[in-house]
Amino acid sequence: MANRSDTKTRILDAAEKLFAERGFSETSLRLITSKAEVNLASVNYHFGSKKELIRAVLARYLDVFMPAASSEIMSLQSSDKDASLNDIFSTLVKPLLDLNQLRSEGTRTFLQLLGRGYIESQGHLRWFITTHYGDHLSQFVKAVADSAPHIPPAEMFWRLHFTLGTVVFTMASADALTEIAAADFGEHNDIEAVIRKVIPYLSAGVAVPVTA
Amino acid sequence: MANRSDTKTRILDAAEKLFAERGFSETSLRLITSKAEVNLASVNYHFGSKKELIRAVLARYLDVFMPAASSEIMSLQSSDKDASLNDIFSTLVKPLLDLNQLRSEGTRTFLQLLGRGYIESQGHLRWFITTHYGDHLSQFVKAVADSAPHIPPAEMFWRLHFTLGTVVFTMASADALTEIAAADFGEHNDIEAVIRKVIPYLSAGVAVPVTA
DNA sequence: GTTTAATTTAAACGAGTGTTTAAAATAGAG
DNA sequence: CTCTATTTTAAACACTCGTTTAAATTAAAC
Repeated sequence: MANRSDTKTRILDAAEKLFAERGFSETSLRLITSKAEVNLASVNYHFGSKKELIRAVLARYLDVFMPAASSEIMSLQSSDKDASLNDIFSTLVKPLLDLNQLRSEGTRTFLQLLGRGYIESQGHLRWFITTHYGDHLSQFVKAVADSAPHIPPAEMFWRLHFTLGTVVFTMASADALTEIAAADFGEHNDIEAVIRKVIPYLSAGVAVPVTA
Repeated sequence: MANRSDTKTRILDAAEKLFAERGFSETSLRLITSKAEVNLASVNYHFGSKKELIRAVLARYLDVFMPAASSEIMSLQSSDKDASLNDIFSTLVKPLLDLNQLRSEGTRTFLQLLGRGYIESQGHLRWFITTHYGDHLSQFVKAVADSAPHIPPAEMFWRLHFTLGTVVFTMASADALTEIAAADFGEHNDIEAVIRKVIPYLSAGVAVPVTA
């Protein structure tokens, strides 16, 4: 087959879909390259290793999402000095949904990849994310902490991870859940509706007073 | 080496520890049998396959935990007709901590296994749990719904899955999180501390009024 | 058109996986 | 003890995995 400068893109597109669906270690390079219709060795040629491919898949989303989220939070903070937790979380909705314009099912794919990364990786992904996007993360953490000043930092650490778990798990099983909700309750939710359902849940949990 | 009728137990003990720490597919039978100091083939002899070993590991906990949890919930409902959500969730603490008497680190191991099971499995574990322990599960769901009557069923469906996500994700990464918490905040949490931290978070999220 | 660099390709490598086999060892019953 | 059933064992099987190699092909430079 002829030289295709889009080989890298074809690999990334196939990989992110499979990684999100099945997890990183459950997805073989052979499956990725067959879906992408490229040669097996081209992964190592273009990315060096599977680990670096995983990082590249995540970086393609994070490089778009993180600056967008930062910008939204900064503009919220400059317009409203006392934004509520609900407001903070809601600022992430637009950057998240904009990922659907980047690629089909971009929002769900991104959130699933994030979850897989946190659960599966033995550290290399966590290291990659915190060293490359640590400033954006701490900006967000600070915004949340400032709008819930009654929660001590250590408690906030746990609650933000509870929140991450809620979001990640919900998005990973969003397909099945929306299907069941439609069948059992006649509700027809898209991904935005699910996000808007989860925000009050998260805000309430993060802000609930610490019991002595 | 002589016939040891405890070969099955040695395999289960080694397997549950490794499964909880590293996940199911990341744990090879060779690693399990070397830790258990038994022959590789004895896993297939006693359990048939790796899948059935995974189910056996989980069943050993669920057979103890599920009836105990049911019993606690029933006694709470008979003593307090208007139990709060916090009460319902707190009911599970004793059955969970009692697993530490069953085996060392039993509580942590069980919750991590549950989390791994829900995240990793492609369905066979979910099927196993719901068909074998479905009655206990729906009893728990009903107790939660009764103590938050202002939440419509469809909304409760979503919030219980948010809750499941929180618990599952937190427990799957509990080791990493407690490590980070110790390094960053000097907090030294055991699994009971994490459980007691998450309950108020869950109760607040499940019960928060639905916004129009 | 010739030469050089970049890319694609088929094939193989070495290590690791769950599972099966058949013989050896042990345990229990008569 | 003898015989049978259970259990353990070492070895091999039939894969799959990520990675590497070297040749073939295509693209770019001059």
